[in-house]
Amino acid sequence: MRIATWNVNSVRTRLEQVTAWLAAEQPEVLCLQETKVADALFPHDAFAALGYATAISGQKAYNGVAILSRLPLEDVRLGFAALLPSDPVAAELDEQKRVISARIDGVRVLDLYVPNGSSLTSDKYPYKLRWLACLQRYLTLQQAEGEPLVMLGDFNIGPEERDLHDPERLTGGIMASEAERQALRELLGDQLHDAFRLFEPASGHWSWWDYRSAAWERDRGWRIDHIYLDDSLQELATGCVIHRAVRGNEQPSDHAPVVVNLAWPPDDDEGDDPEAEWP
DNA sequence: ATGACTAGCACGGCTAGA
Repeated sequence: MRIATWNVNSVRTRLEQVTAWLAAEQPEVLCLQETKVADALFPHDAFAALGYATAISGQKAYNGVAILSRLPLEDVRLGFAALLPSDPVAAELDEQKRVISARIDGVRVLDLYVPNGSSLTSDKYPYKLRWLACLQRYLTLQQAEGEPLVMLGDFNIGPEERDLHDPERLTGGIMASEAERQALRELLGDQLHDAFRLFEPASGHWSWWDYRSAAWERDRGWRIDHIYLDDSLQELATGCVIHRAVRGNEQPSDHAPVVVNLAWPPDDDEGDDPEAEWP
C-alpha cells in the first residue's frame, strides 16, 4: 500500500497537476493540505474519474484537508472534536480546517495541516503551540484505540538541523524553534517514527521550497512534510521518497509530494494455523 | 533589516502562507 501527502496550495488551481500525478503514480491514498475550498465546491468528480473516493474538511480561501483513496474510506473523523468532543480548546481550534482521518484497509490515516506560526513574535506562534498541545491530547486517545496508525501532512516544522538548507541562519526561527521541535518530539514519543529517516539519514532532501528568492532554482528548501508510522507499520515500510520533480512544474505548489510504501496487509502465513488455509 | 512569490477574494490591495 502506498500512501502520499501533498500540500497542494489550492486544490482547484492545482487540479490538473494533482490528477496527472495520481494517474501516473496511482498510490492507494493521497492526503492533501491547503485545499483552500469550501466543501460544496470541492472537485470530487475529477478524483472519482480516476477511481478515488474523497473525504474532505474544507473552508473558503484558507486551510482545508482531504483524503483521496482507491480503497474504501471508513469511519471518517473531522477535526480534533471527533475525539475531544467536550474540549473547548479543540472546538476553537477546529474553526480552522486542519484535521481529518479515516480508516483505510484497517489502517488509521491521520492527515494534518499544522499551523505555520508566521513568526516568533506573532499571535499565530502561540496558536501553533496550543494546536500542537491539543494534537498531543488527540493522539493519546487515537493511539489508545489500537489501530495501526499513519500520521502525515504538512507539519511546518523542520525537526532537525539536517532538515533545513541553512541551519546556521534558520535555527531558532519559525519552523525551527526549540519549542516547536520539542512539541513535535513530545507528541511522537517513542511510538511514532519518521518514515523518510528510516531510509535516508543525509541532509539535502527537502519537501518545500519558498516561492520567493528563487529558492527552487537555488535548492534552498526545508523538509517540513512528514509521514510518521507507528511501531507495527514501521516494520512494514519498504521505502519513502519525496517527488521533488513536481516542484519544477509550471505554476507549481511550493510543496512536493512525499510517498511511503508499506507491505500492507502483512503476510500472515507465518505462525498461523496451517489448517486455516485448507478449510 | 527587509522583501522577495503565489493564491484567494474580488477587481484593489489586503491576508496568509513558510
